[in-house]
Amino acid sequence: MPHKISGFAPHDHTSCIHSALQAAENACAERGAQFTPVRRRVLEILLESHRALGAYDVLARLTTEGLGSKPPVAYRALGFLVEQGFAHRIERLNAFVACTHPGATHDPAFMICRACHKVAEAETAPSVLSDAIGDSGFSVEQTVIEAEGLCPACQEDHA
Amino acid sequence: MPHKISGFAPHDHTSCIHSALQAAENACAERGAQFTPVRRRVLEILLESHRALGAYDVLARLTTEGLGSKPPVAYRALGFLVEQGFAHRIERLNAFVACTHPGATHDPAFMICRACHKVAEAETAPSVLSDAIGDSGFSVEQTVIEAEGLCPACQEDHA
DNA sequence: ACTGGTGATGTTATAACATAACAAGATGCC
DNA sequence: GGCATCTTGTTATGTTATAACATCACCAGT
Repeated sequence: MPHKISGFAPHDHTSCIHSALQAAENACAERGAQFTPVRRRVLEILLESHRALGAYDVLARLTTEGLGSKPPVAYRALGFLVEQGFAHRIERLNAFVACTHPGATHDPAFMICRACHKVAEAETAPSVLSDAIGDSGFSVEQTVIEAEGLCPACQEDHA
Repeated sequence: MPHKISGFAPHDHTSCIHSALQAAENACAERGAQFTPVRRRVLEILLESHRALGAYDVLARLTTEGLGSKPPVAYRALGFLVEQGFAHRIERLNAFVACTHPGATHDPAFMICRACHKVAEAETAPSVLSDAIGDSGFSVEQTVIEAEGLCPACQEDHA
């Protein structure tokens, strides 16, 4: 079955933002987690583009808006969003991106465009790694799968 | 076809080190690259254990041996080893590990034990990601595939 | 209202990771 | 020698991340 991939393709971004916020709000309500102003705002900031932002980029935004000015404020909000599955950390970039598959099972793979720096998220089959891991006996708990390259639009620009 | 995985399994570590150094030396000779004392020593340090070491861990070792004391010394040597394929960077850990498949085609996957911190390397099929990437049109240039979990030995210790 | 628990935020300070920029030495080639 | 190239040494700084502790807001129990 094909996998849904968002991020590179054109889309109604306003509704993309809105539905992600809504999903986060609902999930917090269900789980008894607090979707506080800082957390909400950080998610909004990540959602503005399909790009990964560093914690200090986020912090700079918060600071101009009077929502916090010290690193832990940003790291705590980002940590919360990642815990709840509303955002993901991109290890390769030491940065964070909003989740585009809220609610979906989470074992995502990321495509990072080295030209425009957009990041798209794809679902992975549960066992993408099983071929590689093979019979080693290693028990996988978390995976990081990140591909760097060129998105379709940037491939055309190169040509 | 099965994939060769080293790192967790018991093995003759002395010869493991020796052959890796030899392979690096040969490769450098072929390519006209210089296998200088610092570079050689850094590779030896990485080879001592199948664990990932931070650049500053490596630097600390170099310093006690009088081979250099400033961060760029370590980063340059590590950068060289990674370029040449003698070592890999583990993004998840911001750390470096010696390559255990010298000479093999390189698109490795890593298994990181969260208990003993050993890191094992597996070859991946060229298209491990193609299922996930699908028809998105993204052209992959480099991949990061890292799994965190428990190695066989640490699973037993838990039980 | 008081108390105490819990979770969130504010703040200080520092740890950990990484590189830009320039100086100096080594090597090899003409 | 003179020059190009590669490596190493060094200073300084930039970037990413967290420990530790203070404070605040909220709510439940008494």
